[in-house]
Amino acid sequence: MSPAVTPSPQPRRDALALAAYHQLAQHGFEGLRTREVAAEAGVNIATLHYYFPSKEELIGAVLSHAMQRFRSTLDVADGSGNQLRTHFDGLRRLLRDEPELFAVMGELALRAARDPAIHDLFQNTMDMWRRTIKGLLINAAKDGFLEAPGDPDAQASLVVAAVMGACMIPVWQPTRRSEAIRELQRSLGLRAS
Amino acid sequence: MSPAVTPSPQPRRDALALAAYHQLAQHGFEGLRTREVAAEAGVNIATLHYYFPSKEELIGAVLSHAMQRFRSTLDVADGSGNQLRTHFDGLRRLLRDEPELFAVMGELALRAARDPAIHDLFQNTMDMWRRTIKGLLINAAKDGFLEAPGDPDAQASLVVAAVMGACMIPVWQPTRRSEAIRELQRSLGLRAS
DNA sequence: CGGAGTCAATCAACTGCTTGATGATATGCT
DNA sequence: AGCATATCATCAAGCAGTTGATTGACTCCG
Repeated sequence: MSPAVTPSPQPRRDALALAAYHQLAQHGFEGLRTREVAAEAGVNIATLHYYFPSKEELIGAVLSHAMQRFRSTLDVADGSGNQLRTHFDGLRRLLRDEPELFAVMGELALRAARDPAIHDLFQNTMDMWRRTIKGLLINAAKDGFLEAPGDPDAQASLVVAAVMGACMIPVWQPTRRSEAIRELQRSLGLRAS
Repeated sequence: MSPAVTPSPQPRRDALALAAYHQLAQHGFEGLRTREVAAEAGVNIATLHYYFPSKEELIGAVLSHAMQRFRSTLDVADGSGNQLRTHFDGLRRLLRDEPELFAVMGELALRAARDPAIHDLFQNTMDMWRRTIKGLLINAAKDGFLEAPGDPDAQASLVVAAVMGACMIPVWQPTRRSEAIRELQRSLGLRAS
């Protein structure tokens, strides 16, 4: 019998990527140090370079991890009920349980301006997300969950912009952040469940 | 006769701050080097430290410059007509003419998570902006520029979140960015002029 | 044996900042 | 005015600490 669904053939490698993920969330790219990553993973700096030949490759692993984390969490749309509301609830839960993810996404988003690889991957994820929301909006309209359906493309773009602005900027007072997202839902005419 | 309205008693100091501003927009905090700043300003590295004892103080000057730039541009609300629409037009112009400003604001916003001084200054600017928008919303409602006035506090929070998400994240396709802001105006029920 | 994994030690380049010197400009004294 | 002294502004050179990456050796295991 296989040991697990995801065998994770290289636990050390994963531990290093996860440590880098934490360090990036805590200190940003500005303060990301390979030594610190190695230390958090409890290994020598040379061991880090054994698994990741360069810092860039380590960052690549963090990028994959973050994007996959974001996608997987938002993909779970159970086919019944008010999916759009479920999606918003999922976002709220993610913001509450994994604030690190948004910190990392913010760092990656900014770095995308200087790193074509990050730019493309990030843009793809964003576009996938936007199209998901568009689909949810269309479904919600069809199922009568929206008071006054509008242009789903434009609405989806607004949702992405607002959620990013609300979740990736760490300067909000918590009250205002919730207020913004609640108002976003209200502006879509989204009924309560 | 005085030489000018703003004598700018230390042009060298200002040139250094401006160079740092450009460098920050281009390379982010991650790639901000005092030597590069000095080089762009055309002076020796020691001269930079003559005006700014530490890198932190240089960053402080950039912070002031950016915040003042943002505030001054958005403060000009001529008393007549649809002020809220004028405000949005001003934002669009700012995004077109000074994309650097939003890059710098993004960097500062992220760093605010680790720097209490930046956090407070940024939060103040954000809150001032939010209150400005709230006022414009109230005025617009009073003057009949809104189709269906809502809670100005919540709406202002949404506007701030959406504009930040649309302007500070450099991964948008230009089309989508415009679409998001247009939809934001539409969702407020803002009439054309 | 021989490869995989790990580490202590180290390297070369970089980075924020300092030092000491130099010319220019201002100020005070006679 | 003439001269000395002090302050300002600037630079070439360099220091100490950091940082990503490398090297060579050691251990474990099939």
